Amino acid sequence: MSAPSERSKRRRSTGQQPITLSDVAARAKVSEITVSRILRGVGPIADSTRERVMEAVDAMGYVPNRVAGTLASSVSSLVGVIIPSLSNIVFPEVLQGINAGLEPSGYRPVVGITDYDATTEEKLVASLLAWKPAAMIIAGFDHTPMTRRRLQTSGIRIAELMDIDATPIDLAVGLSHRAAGYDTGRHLLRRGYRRFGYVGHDWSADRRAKLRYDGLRQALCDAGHVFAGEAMTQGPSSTGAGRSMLDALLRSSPDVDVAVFSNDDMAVGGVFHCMTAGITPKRDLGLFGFNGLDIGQALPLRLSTIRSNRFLIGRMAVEKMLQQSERPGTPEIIDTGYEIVEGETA
Amino acid sequence: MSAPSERSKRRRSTGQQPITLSDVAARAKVSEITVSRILRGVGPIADSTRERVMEAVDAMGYVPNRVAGTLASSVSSLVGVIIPSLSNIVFPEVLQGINAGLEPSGYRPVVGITDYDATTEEKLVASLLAWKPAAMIIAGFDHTPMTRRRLQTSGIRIAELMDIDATPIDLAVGLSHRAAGYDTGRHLLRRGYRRFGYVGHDWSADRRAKLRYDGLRQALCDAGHVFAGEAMTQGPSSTGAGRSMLDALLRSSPDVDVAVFSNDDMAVGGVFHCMTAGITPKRDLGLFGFNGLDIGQALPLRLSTIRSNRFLIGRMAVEKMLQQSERPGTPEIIDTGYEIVEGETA
DNA sequence: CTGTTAGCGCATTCAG
DNA sequence: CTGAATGCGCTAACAG
Repeated sequence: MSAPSERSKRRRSTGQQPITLSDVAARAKVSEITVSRILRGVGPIADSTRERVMEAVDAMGYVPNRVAGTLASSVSSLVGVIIPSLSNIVFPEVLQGINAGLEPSGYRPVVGITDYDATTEEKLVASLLAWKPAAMIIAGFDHTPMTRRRLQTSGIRIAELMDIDATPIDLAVGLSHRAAGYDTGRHLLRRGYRRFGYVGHDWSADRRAKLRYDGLRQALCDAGHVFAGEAMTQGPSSTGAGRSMLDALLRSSPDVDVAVFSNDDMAVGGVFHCMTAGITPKRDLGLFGFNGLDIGQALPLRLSTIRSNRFLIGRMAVEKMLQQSERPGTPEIIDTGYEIVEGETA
Repeated sequence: MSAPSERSKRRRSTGQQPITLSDVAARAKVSEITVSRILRGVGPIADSTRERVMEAVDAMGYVPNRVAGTLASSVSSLVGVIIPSLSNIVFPEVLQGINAGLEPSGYRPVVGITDYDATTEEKLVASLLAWKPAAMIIAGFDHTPMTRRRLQTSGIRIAELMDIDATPIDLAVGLSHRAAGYDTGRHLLRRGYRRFGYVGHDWSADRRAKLRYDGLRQALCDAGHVFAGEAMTQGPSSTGAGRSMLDALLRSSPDVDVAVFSNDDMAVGGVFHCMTAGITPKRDLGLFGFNGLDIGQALPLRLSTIRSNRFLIGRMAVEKMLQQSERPGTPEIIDTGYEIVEGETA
């Protein structure tokens, strides 16, 4: 056994500490930088020394300290991810896409949840930027001026997800919710529906639902129609709210022939209401959602809806940023599109 | 404007760089360590200098570099989190609990997804430990020997979640799935069911489902019964699989009076099958799940199931570890329990 | 192909 | 109450 390096000796005196580059280098009788190079796979290395070093690494169970590495090289393999919630299945799905995109390159997501609160988001942005991430991914465009400034001046790549109905700081990946709403209207008009009811949830925290509503109303307007009725719940979207709000809608406006829901969660609730109220979807009342969630397609009657590609949104954002670590001159927008899912409820 | 420090001058020569402690100190005409102390809220500080420094901090928009801070103090505010999947809503819920527990203390989760693969888990553990997290949270007990060794020797606190049917490295938080299965059996026997069918999914990746099955079988056995039929899908659990597998079960064993599902996803599928097949739950056939998911309780008929407290599991694990940063002498186990949800399907 | 030198930005001593 | 010196563990830059 070779003598430990000066550094190692110092540390060893105070009990068992994690192995460092220095320890490995001492054991393999090379310099620290050589071990570092071998582990990072850079520069020309003699096979014999590589073998010797790898042996030492394995024997000692050395795990490089990325904190030190990041500080020294100012190249981080963390990516900040900020989403409003984990309750809404949509965001875990985006996170899956992000994870899938990051995985192969060894980047790790550091996650923050805003609870749909811009002030929380502001703090999170600062807190995550403090880790000097390689990039930042954030859902939505509703930032405080301070948040926007910090993201702007951080210099790293910034992806704003879900939405492309606004100008991003750097990169936007998502779909046009306004267009999706408009196409919902066109589609349902084509199918012969005329008396539209809307079942929604609180917009203040969900700008995208509002955009879809606006698009839908525009489509109706362009065809010379208006909403025949609306029912909005106060809180966030949920299956339970969908049930009760469809009930409320049908009481106040019994003559609607189609109910458009703010999303699939709400729409699934609507389907459940029909089941208990003896209403046959499509024949008696059209039901239309948004998102294309699995649960909607697993219903006894497949939900008619629009598929937003959440996984793809996450993965695309990551791939785009990994592929070019510098911000382009002008903000870029990637449209991941959407598809109408015919289903059996409209 | 005061003269920049030596360090700042050096950096400034190569274009716009992020603000450092040095810059703030120079502007406030104090030493770096004073700024550091003020920002961390340690030591006695004169009000006048604090004001002066905070002014500089705000004016320059200084954000401390946690990478450097962590290296210098070897006190990290990252927590590694390893879960098998994000598709199964159960894990985002655990993650919510983890996040809720971490939030107030400013710790941030760094997330890894194993896809139920022990080798992936092994790599993730090494990769996350490289960030010198303050603690590590990992779902389940099925680790490779190497993974276990790394977690063991890392010295940081380790929480193994979901399950308490095994001895943890340090801390286990969850429920006894075996007991939950057993109680499911007792409960249904008490309600008069005798001819039990089981509808399950692939166990190889879900040891806990197997444990519940074993517990259930034990309860039947203790009462002198056996399963009247079983139907297992090859892949993971899903609503779709629940539908088709209940169908399969009823074809092969038409005389079962209750179907126990491996979890709520499967059970909801079972309820959907009943709806299309003209079977009235409870009257014609009992249906019982596991997890107590929202979707089950939002069905036209509330699903009979067992509530596992996923959010609580995540939060408890975090709180326990934050409260004591040293590992206790002997592994500790926290039972977050479960409750039978009577529901309307059994 | 390998080593030396000099930091990365901050926090921990230890002095005043 | 404040500061100077030193090093956390690693890597960039420049020798040889």
